[in-house]
This record gives sequence, C-alpha cells and structure tokens, in this order.
Amino acid sequence: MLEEKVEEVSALLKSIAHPLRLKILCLLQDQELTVGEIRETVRTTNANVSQHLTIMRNQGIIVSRKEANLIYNRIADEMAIELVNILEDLFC
Amino acid sequence: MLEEKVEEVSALLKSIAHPLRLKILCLLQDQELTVGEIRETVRTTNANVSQHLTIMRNQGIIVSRKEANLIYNRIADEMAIELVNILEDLFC
DNA sequence: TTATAATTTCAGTATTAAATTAAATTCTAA
DNA sequence: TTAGAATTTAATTTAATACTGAAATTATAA
Repeated sequence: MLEEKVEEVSALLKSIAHPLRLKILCLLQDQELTVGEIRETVRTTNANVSQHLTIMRNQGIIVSRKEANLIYNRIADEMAIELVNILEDLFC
Repeated sequence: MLEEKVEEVSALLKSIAHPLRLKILCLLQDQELTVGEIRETVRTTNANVSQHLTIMRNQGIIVSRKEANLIYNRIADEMAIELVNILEDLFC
C-alpha cells in the first residue's frame, strides 16, 4: 500500500475505531437519524453524540441535512457503508 | 451489532488504525519479518516498532517466534489478514 | 568470559482524544 | 418577541497515545 493510501486508510479506520462511532454507523446503515434519536439509543449526552458526528463528518463519512431545528444524519461514503457491512459479516 | 461485538470490533480497528501499524500489517501479509527488518522499511526506531508490535500482539493480531536473538513476527489472526486484504481491495 | 547484536522495557515528555458541563446558536411556535 | 427544543461550541478535566533515548534482557560468537 502506498504511503498516501496508508495515511488515508488509517485516518478512516481511526474515525470508525470507537465504540460509540461504530454504533452510530451501524444505526445509520439503513436510515437517517437526528442527534436526539441517536442519543436515545446510545446512552450518552447530546453534546457527545454531536462531537462524534463531527469527527465522522470531517472525515467525509457522514453528511447532515437540516430540517427545522432537527439535523438528520446519514452515511455519505459508500466505502464506509461497505466497510461496516464487511465488519458485520466478518464479526457477527 | 451487539454491544460486546461493538467493543471487540472497535478495539480491533483501533489497533490497526495507525499508519505505522497498518504498514507493518501490509508488510507481514505474505512474510515473516524481524523487528529490525521492519524498522528498515518503515523509518523509525526499533523501540517504536517493538511497541507497535506489542500493541498488535496484545490484540492477538500478531504472534512472534524467537530464533537466536531474532524475533520473527507474523500475522496470527486470519480475520486481520482478511481485513487488510479487503482494505487493499477497497482503497488501492 | 566478554563483546556485540537484537529486542524489549522504562521513564519522560508531548500530543491528542474523550467526556462533561455550561453557554451559545438556530429555529419554531405561541 | 419570547419561550422552548435541538444542536453546536467552548472550556475544562482526565485519560490515553506516540515517540525518544537510555538502560536492561537475551542470546550468540569470539
């Protein structure tokens, strides 16, 4: 793997390699959810969910759209969806 | 994905999600290498390579065997080999 | 037995990450 | 225009990581 690719791939893995973020990605596999909805299923604060979403948004894994004062989040990166699928196949 | 699985998978990803460790895994895909041989291709110190190998050894990704005063390292976990293959397919 | 090579361990420092709480934004609806 | 809901931002604290250089281990070979 080329040096650039190594940096790119390890950055992507890093942004997924956290229990809360992995859970969020699993949740978002087949649906769009708001911060509040995510917070209801993963037991933490809104701020914490928001910060983890920001990490994944900066990585390009997630995009958000605003409707009223709700923010809907979904997976933007097909690679990320595929990767989560593969992880579930491999480990579940 | 079940809570336990989430913890397990994110721990595995975390132990791969570092440029140097990802490089080492790529190198070890099809061969056994000593710490010194690894250090020659990735530009850092022996101690640093050794520490990263320890992280992956603790995670069960790598096993080592000693021959004289050389320590040969290889990938132990088939899942890890498969995962690295998949990452190369997806991103290279 | 001593010198050397390969590796690990340790101690220290610097950086980065995670979680919490409170304050600030943004939008809606009364 | 103000009260409240959803979310983000900021500030803080705590904890985890990464790297370096030196010292300790382990094994070989002179």
